[in-house]
Amino acid sequence: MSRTLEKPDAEIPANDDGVGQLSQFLPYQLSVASNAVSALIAERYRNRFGLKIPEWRVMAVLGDLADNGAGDGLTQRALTDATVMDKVAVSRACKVLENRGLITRAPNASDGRSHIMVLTKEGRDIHKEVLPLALATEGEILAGFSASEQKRLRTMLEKLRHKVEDLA
Amino acid sequence: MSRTLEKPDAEIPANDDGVGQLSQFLPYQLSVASNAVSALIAERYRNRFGLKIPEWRVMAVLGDLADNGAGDGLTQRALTDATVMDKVAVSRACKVLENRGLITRAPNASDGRSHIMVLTKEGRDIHKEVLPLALATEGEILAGFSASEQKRLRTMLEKLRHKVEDLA
DNA sequence: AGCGTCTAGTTTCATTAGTAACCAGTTTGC
DNA sequence: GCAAACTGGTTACTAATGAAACTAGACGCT
Repeated sequence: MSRTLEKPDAEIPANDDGVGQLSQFLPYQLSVASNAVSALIAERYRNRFGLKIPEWRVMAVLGDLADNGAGDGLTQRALTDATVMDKVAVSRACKVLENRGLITRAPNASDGRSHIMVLTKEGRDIHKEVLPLALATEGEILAGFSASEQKRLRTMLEKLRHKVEDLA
Repeated sequence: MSRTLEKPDAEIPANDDGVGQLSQFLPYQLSVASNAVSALIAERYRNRFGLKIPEWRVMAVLGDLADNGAGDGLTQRALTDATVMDKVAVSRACKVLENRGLITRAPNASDGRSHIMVLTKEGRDIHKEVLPLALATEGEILAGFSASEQKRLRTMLEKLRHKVEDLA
């Protein structure tokens, strides 16, 4: 009954050495790496702040905006672009954040359909806490990589993404 | 409050489509790239073979095994390791594949609880068709990368994955 | 003005993924 | 030999994702 949270310490699977085709298949490698990273990060956000990734993304964009003094807030439409999530995900994330009092919806003078999402004081405070955690985690993850490798990795991922979007 | 400028906004990132530093956050970049690739590939498998990614992964592992004459088949347990999916996903994928006649379950002499999954003739035939499609797609995706860049990318993803697994 | 089209956002519904409970067979220790 | 603990696999339940229908406001056209 009281089985603890620790995973059954599975043996390292044989394919870890890159034996087999699948383990050298890029989409697979990408997916596995991405899932692992997402799981780690999702767990940390959830434990410490009760935030899920979509919510964190919205806050990250709005918080960054505030930090840069670059404006007041964004519509959900703008957030879907900035976060690469679909509008339903953004809608849900905003609803949660609003209920928690981390953002408010100000009326949009220039378009009656939409509202402007703005971080509240509390939202900005939380953001100030989450951001360092996020960056620290990123740092841990990238610990073994030199600055130039990191740069290369980011560049490659960007390139990949655009390439694929062209193909689709 | 239009602009509470505290910093010279010389370095507002103005990324491709996002505002701010989220787009330079590695977990985000990884997730976006991975999602894009998965979506493309999932669509192709589905259109041409009616296979979903979990099913394809199982077939890929079994097909590779057959190609290498490295044995007859694997238990679901072994497949969960080889595919990095959980056992429920493997169970479901195997059920579908069995219903489609692409694999059979042979009894496992050495353990009465499990069976050995083996590709049928038809399964091997399909595999022979899917594999080239998979590799071709991978090729398209990686078109802009030199061989050494590709290698580096793969190595980095592997390294990332292991790093994260250590942290978790 | 009025009508058709388009877009922002929400809600509803179908899939999918993941967790927890469970069954059957195996291993361990007494 | 047999009970307890464990493992492979399935089933049942629940949360997360995505597509499609829908509402309300905006835009364009005559």
